[in-house]
Amino acid sequence: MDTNKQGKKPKEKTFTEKARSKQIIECTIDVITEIGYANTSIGKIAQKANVSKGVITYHFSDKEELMTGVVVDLYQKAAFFMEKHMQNPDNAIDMLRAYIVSNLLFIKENRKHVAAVIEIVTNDRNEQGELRFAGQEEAIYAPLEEIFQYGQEVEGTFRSFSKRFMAVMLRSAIDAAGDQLAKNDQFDIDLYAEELVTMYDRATRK
Amino acid sequence: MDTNKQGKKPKEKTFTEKARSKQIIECTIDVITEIGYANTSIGKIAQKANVSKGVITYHFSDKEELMTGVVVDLYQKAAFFMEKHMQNPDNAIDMLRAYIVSNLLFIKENRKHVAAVIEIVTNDRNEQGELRFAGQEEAIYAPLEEIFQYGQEVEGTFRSFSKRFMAVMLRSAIDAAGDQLAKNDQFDIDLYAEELVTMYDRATRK
Amino acid sequence: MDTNKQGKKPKEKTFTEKARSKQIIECTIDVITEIGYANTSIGKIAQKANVSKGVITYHFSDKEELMTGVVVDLYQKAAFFMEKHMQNPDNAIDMLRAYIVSNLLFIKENRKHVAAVIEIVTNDRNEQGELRFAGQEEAIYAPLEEIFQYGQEVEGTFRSFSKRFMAVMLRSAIDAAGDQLAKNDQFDIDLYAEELVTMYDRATRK
Amino acid sequence: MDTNKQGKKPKEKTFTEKARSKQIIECTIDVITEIGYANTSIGKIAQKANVSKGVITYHFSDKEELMTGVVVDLYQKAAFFMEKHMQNPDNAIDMLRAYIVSNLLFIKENRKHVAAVIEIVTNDRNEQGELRFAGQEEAIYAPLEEIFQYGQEVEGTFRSFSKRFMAVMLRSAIDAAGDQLAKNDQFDIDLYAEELVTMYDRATRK
DNA sequence: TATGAATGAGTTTTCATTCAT
DNA sequence: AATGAATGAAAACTCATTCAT
Repeated sequence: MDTNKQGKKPKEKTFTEKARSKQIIECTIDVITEIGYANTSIGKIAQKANVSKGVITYHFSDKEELMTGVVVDLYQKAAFFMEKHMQNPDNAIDMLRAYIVSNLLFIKENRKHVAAVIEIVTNDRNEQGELRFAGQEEAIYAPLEEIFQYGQEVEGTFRSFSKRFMAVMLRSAIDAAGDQLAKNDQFDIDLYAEELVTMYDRATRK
Repeated sequence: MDTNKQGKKPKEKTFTEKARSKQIIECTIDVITEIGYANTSIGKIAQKANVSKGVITYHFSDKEELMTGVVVDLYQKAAFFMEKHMQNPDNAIDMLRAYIVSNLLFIKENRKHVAAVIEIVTNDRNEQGELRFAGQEEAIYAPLEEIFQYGQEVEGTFRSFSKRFMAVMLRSAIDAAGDQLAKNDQFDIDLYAEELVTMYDRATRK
Repeated sequence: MDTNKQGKKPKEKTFTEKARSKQIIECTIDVITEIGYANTSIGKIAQKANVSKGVITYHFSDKEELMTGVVVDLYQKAAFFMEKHMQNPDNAIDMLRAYIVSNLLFIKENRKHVAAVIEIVTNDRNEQGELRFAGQEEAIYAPLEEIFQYGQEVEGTFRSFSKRFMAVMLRSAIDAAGDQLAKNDQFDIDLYAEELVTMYDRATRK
Repeated sequence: MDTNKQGKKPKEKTFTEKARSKQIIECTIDVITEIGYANTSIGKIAQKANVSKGVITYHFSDKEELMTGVVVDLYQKAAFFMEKHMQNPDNAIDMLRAYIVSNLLFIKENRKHVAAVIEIVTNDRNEQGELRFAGQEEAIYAPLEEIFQYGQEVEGTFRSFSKRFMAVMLRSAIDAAGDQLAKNDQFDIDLYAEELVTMYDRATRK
């Protein structure tokens, strides 16, 4: 049997159930982006979805499970996106460009969902007060560090710098685009991508 | 006088009151950094401070006022810090370095307070669901944009790039240091500062 | 749907919900008449009804809405009563008698509810401190003034006097019966009605 | 030693104390008439008086004592008023007129204080929920009943009617003037007095 | 599969009162 | 005589969760 955590077995969902779940997730995203994680309640989500509160706890046994649902849903979108935009550049410089461009494109296409997930990931905590989605750093920074490693040690096209720090900086610049987009719909993320590519090219190249 | 809720002018605080206020603000910072903004309640702060809930509302008529207190307190620390570390480099490259280094030093010295303020600023909303501390962007990006402007148009030592985008990227990299520090006390922010300086030197120089 | 607080349109109530609402209203009346409006709290009402506080806010989103419920309920009883006791005397003197007698009968039959509504109407205020049910004067005095007008100007059976003042006096005498009844269950309201009829006959007749 | 109730000895007040007390009572009257008894708190009174809450509890050991103060103060004003307007008509008809006219004049001259006292008297309750100023009925109705008695049984100028009922009606009509005045400053209480005199003349005369 | 109903814990806030100075 | 400080109880309201239907 597949359980995920603490004995909480995810219900095997039927087709209709999946549709409902998707709808609830959409409404959750709307509510979170509109009023923020701290003000989001199951009642307000139910209201937005025009269903009773019970429906939500029927489909997601927990508030926790619902929030996880929103996050996982974005992961799945990301996986799908990656598959579609798959390309394997043969050099570190192009890898880095591809990484930046595809990340910003994904954010652009999923801005609301991304914003909601950021709210959840930075706010949702367990009873001990620990961030429920903490400890994903390695998974986030690893791909970047690999590119840097390749450029520095295999190809020799990158200068010497701290791979982790560079990854932190780049990641923060990418995430900043999401913030800017959330605040200002006119933010020109394509132009931002171009500048970011140029900048990191200069910053990393030997 | 007993209250200050008429037109919201901040009450003239006595000496003892200031001490208590400070203490409450300290505890608020502790609680927020420990369990996050969304889980922070006046009750928990009172508990941490070992006083009754009433004490808090006696000194801060509102939760809103308390949160504002935490934010304003950091602003004051920042102003004081700036005065102390004041230096006026005569060229853009050194200005940029000074900006980065002093900012990271301030974050290093006030890591908890900074973390708490970020929690507040990104979460505290009014009844309409709008972020209460939104719309400070201009004030944040202006000093950086001025440095870039000087380097590009007066000195000619900086290449051509979008001043706003560059400011957004740099600011996000600086703030990322706070996040990293919050998660991991071992994070070597001095080294990070060095890398950041090098990187932005390369990224901006003609 | 889960709430009704958007624009304050009263929610469509189901059968069971109506029953609960009625029960809560009954208890509210009891509590108000027992300890007065100023001491009445949702907690005490819940206690009297032997339900949890939450039940009350589930059925009435607001204390305001609950109080309005109590008032509206009496209006409805009054409308029903009027329909049942409908009679259209063809002369002013009999109209006046009918008005007095039926009003006192209604008060007699609904003494507690009437007492509670008086408490609410004279005490329930909005955030600005204004009586929430103020400004109904015209609706209250109009029917009486019409009778006086008819007797004075159409029939000529009434002497000349200020219609408004006479209406104020008579209305106050009628409401006084409710007060007396609230204080003293032995108060003989039927006899009071007779005296009132006699008195106003003498006071108004040419 | 003179105690008033439940062992609560009224402090012997010095001259300055009396002045402060008066001032606090004035402010209490203002607050009550502005926002109603149920919303009146010591804090709000202190605010209005521009003193700290402590001052109030220093001069009045209790909220109860403060409210009593407001009521007693009006009684004293009334006693003083009566002394000044003393007249002893020798017949029931003139006594009744004098009663009505002087009562309405007193209300006119002390409208705010009267309104506040009505709020207190109809709302202030003890811990058992009983009106603290209840049971004054006899004192209120007695003088009127005496006049009626005199007119009916000594002089024979009044017809036969229930003395108590007539007193209730008249008293309610007089108090109604206070209500009207509270709601509408333009209310012509002198004219009202005239009508009331005429009316009760007709209603009572043989 | 959905919902209405109910619960009880927890939130912010207000308040009368007490007390040291 | 006055005040600032503190307290703790009680208020209204919100909410995640449970459950019978």
